[in-house]
Amino acid sequence: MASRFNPLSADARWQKIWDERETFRASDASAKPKSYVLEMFPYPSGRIHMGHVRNYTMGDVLARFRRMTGHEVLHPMGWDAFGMPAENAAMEKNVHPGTWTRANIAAMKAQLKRLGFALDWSREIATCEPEYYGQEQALFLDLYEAGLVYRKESAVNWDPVDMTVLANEQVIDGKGWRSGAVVEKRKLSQWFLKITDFADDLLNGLGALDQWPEKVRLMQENWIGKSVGMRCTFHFAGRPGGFEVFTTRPDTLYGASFTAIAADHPIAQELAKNSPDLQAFIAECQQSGTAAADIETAEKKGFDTGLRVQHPFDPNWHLPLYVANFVLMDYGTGAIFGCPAHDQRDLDFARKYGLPVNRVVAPEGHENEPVGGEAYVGPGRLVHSHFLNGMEIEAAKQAVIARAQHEGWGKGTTVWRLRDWGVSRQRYWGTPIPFIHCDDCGVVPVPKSQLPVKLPEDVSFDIPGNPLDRHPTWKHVDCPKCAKASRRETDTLDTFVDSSWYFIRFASQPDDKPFDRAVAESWLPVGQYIGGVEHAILHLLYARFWTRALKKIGKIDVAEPFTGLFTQGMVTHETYKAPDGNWLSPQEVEARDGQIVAIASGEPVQRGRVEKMSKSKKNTVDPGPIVDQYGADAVRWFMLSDSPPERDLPWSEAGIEGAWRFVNRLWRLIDGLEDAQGEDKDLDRKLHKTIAGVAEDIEDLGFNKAVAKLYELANAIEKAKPSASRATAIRTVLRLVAPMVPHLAEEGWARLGEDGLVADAAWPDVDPALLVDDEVTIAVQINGKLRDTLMVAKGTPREELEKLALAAPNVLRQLDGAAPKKVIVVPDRLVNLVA
RNA sequence: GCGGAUGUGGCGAAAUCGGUAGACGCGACGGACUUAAAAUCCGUUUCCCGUUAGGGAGUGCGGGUUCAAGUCCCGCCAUCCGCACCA
Repeated sequence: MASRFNPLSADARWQKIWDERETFRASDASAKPKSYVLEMFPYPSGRIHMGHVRNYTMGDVLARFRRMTGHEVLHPMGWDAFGMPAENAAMEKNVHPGTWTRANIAAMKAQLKRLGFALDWSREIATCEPEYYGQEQALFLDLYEAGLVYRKESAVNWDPVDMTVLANEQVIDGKGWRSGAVVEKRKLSQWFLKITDFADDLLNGLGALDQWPEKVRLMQENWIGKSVGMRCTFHFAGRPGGFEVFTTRPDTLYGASFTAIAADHPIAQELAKNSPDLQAFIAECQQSGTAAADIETAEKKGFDTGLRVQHPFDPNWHLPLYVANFVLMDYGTGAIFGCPAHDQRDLDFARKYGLPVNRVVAPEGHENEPVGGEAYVGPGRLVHSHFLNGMEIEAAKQAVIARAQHEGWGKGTTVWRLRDWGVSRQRYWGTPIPFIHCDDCGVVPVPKSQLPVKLPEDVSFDIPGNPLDRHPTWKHVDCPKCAKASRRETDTLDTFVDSSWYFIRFASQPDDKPFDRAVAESWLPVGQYIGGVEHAILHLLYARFWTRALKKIGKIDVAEPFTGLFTQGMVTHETYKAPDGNWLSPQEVEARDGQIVAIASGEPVQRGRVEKMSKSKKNTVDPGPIVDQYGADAVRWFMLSDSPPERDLPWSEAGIEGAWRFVNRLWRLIDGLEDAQGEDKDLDRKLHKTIAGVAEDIEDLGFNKAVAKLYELANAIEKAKPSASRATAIRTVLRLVAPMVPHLAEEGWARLGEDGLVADAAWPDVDPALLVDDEVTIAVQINGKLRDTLMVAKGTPREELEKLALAAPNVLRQLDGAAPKKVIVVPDRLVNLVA
């Protein structure tokens, strides 16, 4: 009597057994080769979304596969639990951020468990718990002792109505997102991590990350932004003083025709005191937005200060000094020299203000060719440049730097776009920064014996500002050094700090220290890290920095945290827009007479693009009800099917239906298994090719290809007549699909009377002899066009193939008696006749 | 503007080394089973001509190399992503 696969009961049954047996608990002491598979841990927003499901399913397949191939697998899960949404919820719903966060964690954990992920829950971490952030405070103090943490004045976005500091993302068009008040810049003393100490190493390290997407490496490279060049001083003509300039093209110094400083350069500020015109110009510069579109169209504008500066090579050669809108104070020195012939911006500027354009670099034979509308940035030799004439660009750069250093007016230097990492946040829901401010002793670290510095629970969010700052008792403490009444630091750490080392804590989490070095090193680096590309820069760069910082202070010897990185695509869904401009969910529309209409009103609606699921577009699909309807396996299967994992996956009702159908087909195969006699060589080959192919695809994270191969195998088994081969194939298929549809696999494993759990079973062995066919199809082409095919034994000699090809019926007709001019034979592949 | 990725049927996609383009899935169409429907099963499905046999075209566009190009080279176009006046 045929049985049906009931995912509701099967899912629960096997999840319970995995839990009870601690099947996926990773053992530090294991002698097996270790494999660390990690997906980016979620922010506990309250609900799992499809993106999570896809992300964690991919990691899960890999983790389960690695277990089957003999690895001790660490596959942990936790919560990036600090952050602003909890404070927003606190304000809106009058609930404590901790209560809100912990409730969300409980709900999301249940949802993840419902999907049957092979996670080691014994290592679960929530960054908002003192067990975690207390250890983070200890590490922060270690970095402080090592000189990698410092304080400095820095500007923040201040919302004068909400009396709070805003993150850049919370400033919209210069106004606070909540209050709508115009945001002010305020200077606050803040904590910084010296990531720039590692700029060179972070850049160089990218070269070794060959299992990272090229795209991410490039993004990090650009972010770090290394520029090698020269710093040099320009002196004013006819008055004392001057300023420093940074350039990557010291070779073009003889082509200089002006100098320029940023609007907020101290010299500009000074000059503006006596010049209302300059004041107005500076105001104009500051007003023009740095928004993406503006810059594209922004005109180069300058204000001639009237001051003249001496050219470093010739004190009698004077250049004008402008304040210019395209010079940035926070890059280099905030001042440039302009060489219009070889820099497009300088050229635009020079044309506008009638400044000379002097070519100093030229390819062979173009020495006196004037520069037109486009600056020349190509290779060549120096011209019109005195002692530099005839040199290649690189040599000329070195020559200028050497002379500048010799004469004392400049030196070779490297400038980075990367800034030190400001980690202070004037917020409650984050890791308290473990310092105390004493009037006499200054900034004093909290002694490690007093860690963790716990967040006070009794806080309110009904008035604006930082609750830590206005808490009646929390910040009042005695100085650990002199015992005088002092104040606690009330800033908390950027949540990116929390996620910069969590993968180490997963590997080792003793009570008395952040991690045990030997244990952590036995797991690290993470072999495969999977997550969204939105973390390509900050999170990944910060984690790479922390790993280096911890290495520098001798806490761990790991070069890079993540050997392999995979950035998966998003889950997308159709969108629909009503005539009134409102979005409609795909459930609210239907097709009627070849038109898409709103079900409620009958009005025609417009089909929008297939886009990332978002509440605003009303195209989200909640995984919860889908899992309840189809079971975890169908959802997992669908997440892996069709689209390559790095690309977007369009969600569809039909897609999940298809996955569900396949789960049932598999079950029918298992359920209907009859032991029979006899060999089916073709099926044996298909099976072993699939074993090898699926393993390869999973290793490459090519899940869609693995899925396709499993479909092919299932089709072949269904078509095959009963035989011993067929029975073996069905038993083997269970292990092949186990990483993807583990509940069904366990159910089938038990049904077929196999021992233990399929989760503990080994990946099937491949018989290499069965990977090669003994018959092959030969394509017969005439002039490269397919005309016929031949079935021949593998290894049929060339002459034989040629003879067979020439005798093929379609070839005879096409050639019509003529002999081919040339015959190309590729054994076991094709014969091409050139007529 | 700079950098990167992508472009193949109605749709998601395969083709790993230059060698039969479209595997696999979805959808659609036809059929079986059924009083009927669902489920399931069988078949067809790149386009055009043709009842079949077969023929022609075809991997964003235009050139090229080659016996042979989705794949290599040159030049374009479009879409998406990232960065953005970085001296």
